Amino acid sequence: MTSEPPLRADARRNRERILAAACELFREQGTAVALDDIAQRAGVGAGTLYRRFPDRDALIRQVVIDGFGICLAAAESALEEMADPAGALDRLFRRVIEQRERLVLPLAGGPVLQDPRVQQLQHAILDALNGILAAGRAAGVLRDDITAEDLITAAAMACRPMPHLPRETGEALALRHIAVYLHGLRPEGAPPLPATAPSPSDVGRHVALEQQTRQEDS
Amino acid sequence: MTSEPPLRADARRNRERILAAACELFREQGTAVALDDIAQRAGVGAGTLYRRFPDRDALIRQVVIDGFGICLAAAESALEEMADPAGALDRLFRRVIEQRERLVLPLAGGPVLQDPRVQQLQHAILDALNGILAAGRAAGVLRDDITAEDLITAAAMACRPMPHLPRETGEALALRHIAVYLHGLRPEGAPPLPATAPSPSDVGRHVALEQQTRQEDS
Amino acid sequence: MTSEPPLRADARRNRERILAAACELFREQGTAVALDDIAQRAGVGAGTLYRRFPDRDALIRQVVIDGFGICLAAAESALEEMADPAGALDRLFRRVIEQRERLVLPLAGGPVLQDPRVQQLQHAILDALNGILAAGRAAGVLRDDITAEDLITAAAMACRPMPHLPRETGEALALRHIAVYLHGLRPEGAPPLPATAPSPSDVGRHVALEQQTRQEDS
Amino acid sequence: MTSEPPLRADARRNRERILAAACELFREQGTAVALDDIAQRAGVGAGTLYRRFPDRDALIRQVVIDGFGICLAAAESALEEMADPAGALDRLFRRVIEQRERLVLPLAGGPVLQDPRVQQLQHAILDALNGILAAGRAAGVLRDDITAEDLITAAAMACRPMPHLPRETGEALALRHIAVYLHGLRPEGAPPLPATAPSPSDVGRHVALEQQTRQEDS
DNA sequence: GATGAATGAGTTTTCATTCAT
DNA sequence: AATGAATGAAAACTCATTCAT
Repeated sequence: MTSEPPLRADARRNRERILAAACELFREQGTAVALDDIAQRAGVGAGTLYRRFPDRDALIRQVVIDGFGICLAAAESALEEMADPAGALDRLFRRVIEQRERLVLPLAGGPVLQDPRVQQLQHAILDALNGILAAGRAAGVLRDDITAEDLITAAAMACRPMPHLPRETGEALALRHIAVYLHGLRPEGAPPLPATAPSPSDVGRHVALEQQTRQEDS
Repeated sequence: MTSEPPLRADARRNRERILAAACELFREQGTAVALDDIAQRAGVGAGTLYRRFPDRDALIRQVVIDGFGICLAAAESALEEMADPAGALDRLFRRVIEQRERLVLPLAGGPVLQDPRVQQLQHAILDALNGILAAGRAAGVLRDDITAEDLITAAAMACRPMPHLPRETGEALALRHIAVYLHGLRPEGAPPLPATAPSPSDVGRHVALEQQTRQEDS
Repeated sequence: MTSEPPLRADARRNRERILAAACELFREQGTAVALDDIAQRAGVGAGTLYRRFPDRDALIRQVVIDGFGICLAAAESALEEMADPAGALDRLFRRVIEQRERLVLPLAGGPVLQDPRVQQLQHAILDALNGILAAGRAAGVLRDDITAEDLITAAAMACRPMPHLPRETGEALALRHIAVYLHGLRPEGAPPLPATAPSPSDVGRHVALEQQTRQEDS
Repeated sequence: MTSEPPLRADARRNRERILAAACELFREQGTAVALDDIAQRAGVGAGTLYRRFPDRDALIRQVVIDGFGICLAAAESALEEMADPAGALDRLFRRVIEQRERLVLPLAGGPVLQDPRVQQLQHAILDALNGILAAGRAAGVLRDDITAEDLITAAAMACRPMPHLPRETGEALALRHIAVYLHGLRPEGAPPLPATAPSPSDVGRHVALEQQTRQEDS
């Protein structure tokens, strides 16, 4: 999925372990978590972590990219099943929520945004969402004034970590919230929305990042 | 609103400045932000900050309490207007969202929960929300299977910081999201929710805290 | 001598101690010496050192500036005594060598050069040296083809640390070397120099830095 | 020139590359430079470097020995041409300066001195220099009070790295400095030297090491 | 024999907290 | 009471050295 030179088998395994540990700890404790703790949970030395990811930002960036990849796969998968436009969004959100534990998309500020891979993923996600929205509108099952940015906002909200809740409880709350939200997306009797949709240029490169979940504890 | 001994005028002003600066920075950078930075933004010396708040937890706790106070005021205000059950939730969320910039309710772990003031506020909020829900159900404008915990989840989602978006953009996204969500709360044609409501004991002391917005950046 | 806001008395004292310790250790062990060691020799905590000098370069830069200041004072002092052109250079080198223990002028690369204070000092030194040279030439006691850059080179050579020699031995070697060199500067029977003088633009901002002494041990 | 067991062709090539890279980097950045950087500039893996040189000291020692070898060859070569005592020193310094880029003779502390090869080289160099001095004095072209230690000091000064200057500029400055110095060695009108010559026992095992050039940057 | 990945101790740097001014 | 300087413990980061491939 990356275009880097192939790593030795053990190096690749360590890399994966580091990313998995980082994802967990970022969700549990925020991206300010001690990198040594990540290394320890991954079962590697601190030096190994730094060899793969020269600084905290590089590690965050990769975790974010992986998360965007998961989201894109879910979106494209939903797009392929558009024969059933009414159920497409339901399946999309369900899939994303199912994988929420692998999503750490902190608003990491500038560094993340500079990365062309991130921008490419964001665009691809927006494209897929717009395709889904168009099909839903055409089928008359979606209100017209909802944008891809709204969907991303909803997904971001549903996927943010709730580390102090048991996994099942957090997931139940997210699923229930999204079920209500999706019910609200149906066009019947929809009142006008209270604020104009931010244009893509308003949201610009920002919104996709908002899909991120934010963390931090003390 | 608190019952502390009166402070000298300048001391009070410093205290307010510190809390405002802490709120901003907690939302922008997480509760792990350097306390020196808070002191600097507040325009006071580090020593002054420590005089008012003996440690980080005390500062977080006060910011959280202030946030809960805002939420409770909004909920009680909505409860008083229950003559119009259909509009009560709309007004409630609108008020909370309007004041989202003053809400920093991080899951600060144990310390916050120990504080009787926090628990009292949480209970009061739950009571008000249940009152609103009961009225709405009675008026037939709300689906029956929604709980106070669901509402708290929705509010938490809508109020989390989006520091990389312009203030208006973030607010527009939150308002639009909640508008759809509230529309989805109408009972007509509502499909069953996909997960059973976490019971208060499932959520226990946790959910109220989830009303907090989480933070952290790099 | 600096234009910074006045420091508290204790802070100033610590600052001076840090600079003195840094100078000693830079000369003994090179500018790569552990900053903790500098803090320890200065009798302050590591944090104090970092408060005054945010990174190694800032500390090196200040020590370099102080060294340039010493050199400039010696040069201007010599310039004032130009009534005796024959002895001016002798007194200049003698003064600089006397203070060699306070001179740590490592080639610290870009950072130092960017500093306007450094450049100003370099220019002032060059001006003074050119004045001395002009007077010496006019008096017929100096060969014509020697430049200020040559003098700086000679001073740099004489002042470099020789930490493995007793102080007196190192100073004796430097004094003897410069005495021979100065004898060689007299115009009688001087053979042409074997390489054309680097023009100021060749040497540019570099030569003055060469006045620095280089260090390093293992 | 060494009596080590023969290496495979590629191993020998790697060894040479490592020494050349080490020499360059020691001069540029000091002997504290990261060994990984040396391996990288040599185009070999870290493991290969360690196979050849078990630790940093072993590598430094060999570079130093190679440098002393160059100096000794220059001195013995000058000694052979003593038919022209007046030009002998000129040729000697010119040769050493020509090869200054290959000279890295850091005061590596104890370890170097323990090596019998280093001590042997130092003695041989002193012998040759004393031979040259004796011939020059006998021919009346050299002042009497100059010692071999003085010459070593001069050579050390002229050969120290000036990594921030272009190679030609640094060499020009060194050649010009030594030309003046050598002119200053003529006995005519020489004023007494300002400090007594350090006796060999004062300088002891130290001076020869001072032939080394010192390094370190930030 | 060469490679470069992993390790962990050492160094740098930050920052919560205390305290002299 | 306010300030900001000093401290030192903790976290980030580097790099010499070892070792599996």
